[in-house]
Amino acid sequence: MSLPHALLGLLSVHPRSGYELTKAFERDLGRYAWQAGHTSIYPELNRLAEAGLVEVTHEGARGARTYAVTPAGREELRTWLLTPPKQAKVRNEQVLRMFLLSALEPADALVVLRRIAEATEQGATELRTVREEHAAAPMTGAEGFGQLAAEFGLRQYEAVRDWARWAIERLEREA
Amino acid sequence: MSLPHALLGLLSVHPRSGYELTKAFERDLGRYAWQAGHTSIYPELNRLAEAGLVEVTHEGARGARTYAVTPAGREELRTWLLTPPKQAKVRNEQVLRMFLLSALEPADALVVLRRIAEATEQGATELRTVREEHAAAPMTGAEGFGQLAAEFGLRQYEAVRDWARWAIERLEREA
DNA sequence: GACCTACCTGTCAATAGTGACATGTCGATG
DNA sequence: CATCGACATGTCACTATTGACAGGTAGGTC
Repeated sequence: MSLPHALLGLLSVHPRSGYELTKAFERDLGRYAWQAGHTSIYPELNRLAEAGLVEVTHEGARGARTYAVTPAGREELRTWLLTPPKQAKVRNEQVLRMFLLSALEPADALVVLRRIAEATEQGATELRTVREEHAAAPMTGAEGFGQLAAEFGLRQYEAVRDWARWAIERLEREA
Repeated sequence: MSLPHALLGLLSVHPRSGYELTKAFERDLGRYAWQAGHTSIYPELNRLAEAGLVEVTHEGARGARTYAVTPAGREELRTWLLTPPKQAKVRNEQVLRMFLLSALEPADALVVLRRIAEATEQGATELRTVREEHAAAPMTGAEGFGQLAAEFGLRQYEAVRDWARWAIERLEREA
């Protein structure tokens, strides 16, 4: 079960409401690491609160509840991160598509590969901007989160882009 | 729904039984792209057969049934691969763990990062061996599958390894 | 003051996926 | 010929996740 730990991680960076957590999944986490909609986040927050791993620290306008991690929650997150999983869960549709590419005619495969190369190049460009904004902050703590993530995403994009270019070149040479 | 397409892709490389498909998920696909156990593969094969996208071409010993893709199945796979998804499904526990790393004390984060660097280095070494075996084959068709996948996996491992090393260095410099 | 947009939380039915359990077969080894 | 490990397919209960539906609020603009 990764969702509760994802929530603990986000909340341990800084307290937030369920709504803000949902936004965080849409913008950052959900694009590379783990997807979750508000329909799983809200019930999970209630479960975590019941288990004493998070607590409501503030009630704001429009029924908004701000959650923060408790010491018990922080300990749970630490234990989880330090315990290496035997076989981590993987489910990435984009990568699956790349794996299946060789089932296509070379001409079709080239179309898809060019699209991938372009999309990842664009993603990398965007993340380079994000990275500049976080460049000076320390690695752990509130700011480091964005920095580690941006750097990871950037390298990820570049690796896929380079792979796509390599595959395009090889395919073209064969034709 | 990605599982049916993953099955169509594997079967379009060459016909196989459900058991062999299960092994393929364990060895290759499930490690980077998409996990599935035999408990979801067998029912899905029956659904695909009923829909006319695959068919049983051979019945072997121990009740083994060899499945092959039909023309309709091949067309379905092609359409799916050529249609870019608005937002692809992502769910990668390993990446999630990396994102949450900054919630740890620097000392703890270093432990995890060193473990990641080591594991990815080892994975890369293994895949370099695999790559050599497929080096001469053409890109599309039965052999290209392994080649594209091995190259992708290798670059993936190297990117994560380099990221981990970068993070370790920065963390150590701060300490 | 009407209206609109973003904010904010939820339920519920349906679907997807996992783990435990069940069952039987073929081939090799001692 | 007994036994064992890999081969081979399946069900079922449980859990996780998604999508459709639901309902209400604060702040800003016209």
